[in-house]
Amino acid sequence: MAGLERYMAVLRLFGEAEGAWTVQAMADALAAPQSTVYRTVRDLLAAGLLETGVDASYRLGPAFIEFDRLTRLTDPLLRAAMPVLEDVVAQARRPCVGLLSRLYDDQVMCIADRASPDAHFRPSYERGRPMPLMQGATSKVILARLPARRLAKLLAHAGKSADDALRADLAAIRRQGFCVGRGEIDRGLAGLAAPIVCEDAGLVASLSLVLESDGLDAAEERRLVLLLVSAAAMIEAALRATFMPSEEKIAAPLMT
Amino acid sequence: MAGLERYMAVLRLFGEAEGAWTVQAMADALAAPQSTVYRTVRDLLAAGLLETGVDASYRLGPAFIEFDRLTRLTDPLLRAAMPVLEDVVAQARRPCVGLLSRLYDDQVMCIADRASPDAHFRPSYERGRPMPLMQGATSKVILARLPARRLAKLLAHAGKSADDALRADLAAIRRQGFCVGRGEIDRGLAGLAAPIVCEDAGLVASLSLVLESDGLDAAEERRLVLLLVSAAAMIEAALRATFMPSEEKIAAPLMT
DNA sequence: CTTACTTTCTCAAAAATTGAGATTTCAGGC
DNA sequence: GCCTGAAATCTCAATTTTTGAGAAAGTAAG
Repeated sequence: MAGLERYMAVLRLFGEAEGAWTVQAMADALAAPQSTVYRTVRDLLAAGLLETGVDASYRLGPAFIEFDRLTRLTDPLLRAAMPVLEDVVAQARRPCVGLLSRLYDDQVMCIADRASPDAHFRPSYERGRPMPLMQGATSKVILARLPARRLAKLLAHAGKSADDALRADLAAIRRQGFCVGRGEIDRGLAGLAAPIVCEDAGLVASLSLVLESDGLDAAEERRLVLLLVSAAAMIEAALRATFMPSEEKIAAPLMT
Repeated sequence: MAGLERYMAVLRLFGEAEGAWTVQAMADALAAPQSTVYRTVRDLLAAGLLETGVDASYRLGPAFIEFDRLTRLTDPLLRAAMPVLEDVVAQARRPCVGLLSRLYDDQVMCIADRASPDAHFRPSYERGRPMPLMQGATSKVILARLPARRLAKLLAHAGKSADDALRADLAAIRRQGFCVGRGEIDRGLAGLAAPIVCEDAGLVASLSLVLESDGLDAAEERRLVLLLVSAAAMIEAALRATFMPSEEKIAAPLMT
């Protein structure tokens, strides 16, 4: 094992249920000699990627918190979408959680969550949680807007092949412009999602609302989907404004 | 440069105002050859620590968001303190921002922030922001509870020496049990802070409230300080419960 | 002062990194 | 389809770092 891999192998041991590791446990888990693991841990400590915990254990360090903040402050999508996300949750006028998710290289990840004050539930999705590719409106609406080539690569990487049923499913979502799912991720919760695509920024994302299925009638669903679709369009517009020189942005509509 | 350092040097280039870097710019900034930087960037991409941006630029990647979430979910201090922090902000009954900060190896960092719904200001402090060691109630109250040896090491590392004025200042804060600062960090804002110390967990932290200085009279300040000190005690108790075997925790009071 | 444990150190063999430049890829323009 | 320039990867021998087993040193509790 070489370079970064050695370090990442240690960091990837940490999980929701494995917050603290001893050197001994790491060495066992990685089938690596103790002296090597000690050295690796020492370097990670110096970098702030690990910190020492109790009983000779180590925990994820402050550098992650620090870099996450930089991510929040500098991500163009987040900057464009945060205000809109807050508005959406307010305009929904019912208990809900708004989510912003996007496709990274080969995974969909939620990058922002905002609950209405009266929401007494929490969806599985939250900032920093990788999402299943094939389940939930949030992910599907993203896959539906992917260029065929990229979708194929993604599915290959995920071990799935692009069967016709899936293809038809995604084509329908794409035409429709939104996606609704019920109980696909969390029992009793429904997810409504609209895509956010920005060619210039090379990103495909989605804006979604999670609400309790009970009492969500067709009229209400319609209202909320329209809310999402228009909010997503506003985010796209804000992104285009970020990535385009100002002349084009203003002149183009006037010239046609 | 060797091992992790090479990778961290690249990552540390990213800042609040430098969200995207090209390989060329990195090579210039680090005075390193392009081919080496390309290799480094490729590894960081594969690890998810960087992602590709527009115009051949690179940005901090999804791994930081992911690991930050793990930090939130598994940090014992955060788990113990979050509910209390929310209560404190609610019980303050005036526009305020509650902060939880802690000392890492050689820096104080804010690890949680919670604004009351009516707070129309934002303090400089927020999750993931390293704080000045010597300024602000939040940091001072932490330094005041540090063992002499550790304080000396910390100051040496920060390039300061422990002069008598500082020593007396910190001793007073320690005796007092809390710290109040006005405008030390943000003009027009006051900070009230209480220390959180847990020997068993080897951590020194602080719980603080930031409010507008105007209209903060002595009586109100006293009320809020009491609120903070009591809340900090509750967090300490919750931490002790986490780090102590259950028998001791229950039996000890009965036996004395 | 032990004792048990955690962490760092030592050293020669083995493996990875380095950097300059050549090569390949890729996106856009023509 | 075919350029063109920039971006990214590859090549190779010299150099530097990593590796792992075990010794040694530091550390905390009894």
